[in-house]
Amino acid sequence: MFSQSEENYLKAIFHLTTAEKKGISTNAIAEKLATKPSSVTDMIRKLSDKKVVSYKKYYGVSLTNSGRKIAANIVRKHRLWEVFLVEKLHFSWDEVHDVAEQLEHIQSPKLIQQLDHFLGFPTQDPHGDPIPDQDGNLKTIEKRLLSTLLKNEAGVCIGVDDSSSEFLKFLDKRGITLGKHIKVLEKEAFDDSLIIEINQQKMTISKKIANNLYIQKS
Amino acid sequence: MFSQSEENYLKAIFHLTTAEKKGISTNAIAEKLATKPSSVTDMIRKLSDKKVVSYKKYYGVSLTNSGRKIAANIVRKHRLWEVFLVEKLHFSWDEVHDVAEQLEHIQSPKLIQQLDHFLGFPTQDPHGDPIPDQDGNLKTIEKRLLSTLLKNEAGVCIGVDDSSSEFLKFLDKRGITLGKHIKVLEKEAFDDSLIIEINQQKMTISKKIANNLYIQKS
DNA sequence: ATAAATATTTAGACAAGTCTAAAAAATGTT
DNA sequence: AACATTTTTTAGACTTGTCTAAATATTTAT
Repeated sequence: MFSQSEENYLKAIFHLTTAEKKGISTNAIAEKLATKPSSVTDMIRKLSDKKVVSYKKYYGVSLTNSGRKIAANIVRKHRLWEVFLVEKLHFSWDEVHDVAEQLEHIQSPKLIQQLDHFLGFPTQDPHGDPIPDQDGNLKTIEKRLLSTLLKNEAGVCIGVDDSSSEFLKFLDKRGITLGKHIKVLEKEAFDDSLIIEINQQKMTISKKIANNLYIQKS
Repeated sequence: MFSQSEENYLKAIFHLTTAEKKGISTNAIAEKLATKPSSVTDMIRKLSDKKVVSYKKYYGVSLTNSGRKIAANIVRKHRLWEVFLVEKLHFSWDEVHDVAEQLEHIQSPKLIQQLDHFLGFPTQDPHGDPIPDQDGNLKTIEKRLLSTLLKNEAGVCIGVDDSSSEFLKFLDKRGITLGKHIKVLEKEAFDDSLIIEINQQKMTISKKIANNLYIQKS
């Protein structure tokens, strides 16, 4: 059994892990969790003793197989709860994160199994992120940042990179939500802004926004 | 804001408080929470500093108004989650307690408000216990222990006193659930057992069982 | 009313998780 | 290669919530 704190560390390492990087740095984890590097060192040593991360001094951390499974399960719970909050309790997608952050630590395999069933076995959370299955497997969807599309290419909005409340509220205000069809009408070389068509109307999108929206090309 | 541990103490005192008794003893709280009396003393002092309990050395504890409100809200959350687990996720009434014990600590007023709405503003949990309203008010229902009914009196099963998993499973096995109509056919003076009619059939019920079942007389 | 039993509190210790400040190792720069 | 900078670790301290053992207060029984 893992404490909430241990679970948070595992989840942070999981999220910081990408195909390329081999070891996650102490500093990166500290920043993600808003703690100090020295605290990270302590916790990492503990998790290493429990065989859920592998760790060599000064070399960074990575999850072991069992650690990855545990972390994926926490992410699974987080995302299922987000779906519940949005679909059943009518939260908006920018309100769910903090509550899901608490709910993900509830320990009850049956609860998650039944919740999954109750929600109709969803495969994505309200931000378009994939929900790991019971064995911790994540199926990644073919997705590209809006900023990588060329002129006249189009697709469907399937996710966000930054899921901060501010960004999500901004998107809501503009009428940009998951599932919306988007076409790139113009790319402005000067400031990398885009003119897109969405909801049958033209809209100008800054570079920053385009860098945070995922599109599934059609 | 109160820690989970603080919340558990407040809830324990709330449950131990009855109309008669004025102060709850250190030992009673320790037993309820499966801790040691010395730990209780420490925590009580802390809660007293926070003005949620009033406390005089060697005299026992009682909740202040604000403490009572906080405790009632925790009970409210606990019972709403129990309803959710049974009605939406098909848990049986003996499985909900441990999970609700965790869920009751989730902090989000909106979550509880929406959950309440989603469940249709229930007034009782799956064991027949009343759900406090948002202001912490409990409306008590006119209820009597089955063991206090006389021969030929009848009513509806509306709750249990002991909600341990064993007892609830026992009741399930006998087909005794909330809402069932029960009539006392015979009272055995010898061992205080009862012969009742339920589900159109006769059944013998021991004193112990009759002391743990609440009936609303009809 | 005094002794025995019980209940409560105090004192001191410990584990988990965090922090600050300082030391050590690795990396970058000239 | 030598120095400066950054990253990471160590050492020691603090908080929360718990415990054991001992001291003190209260209650019960004779």
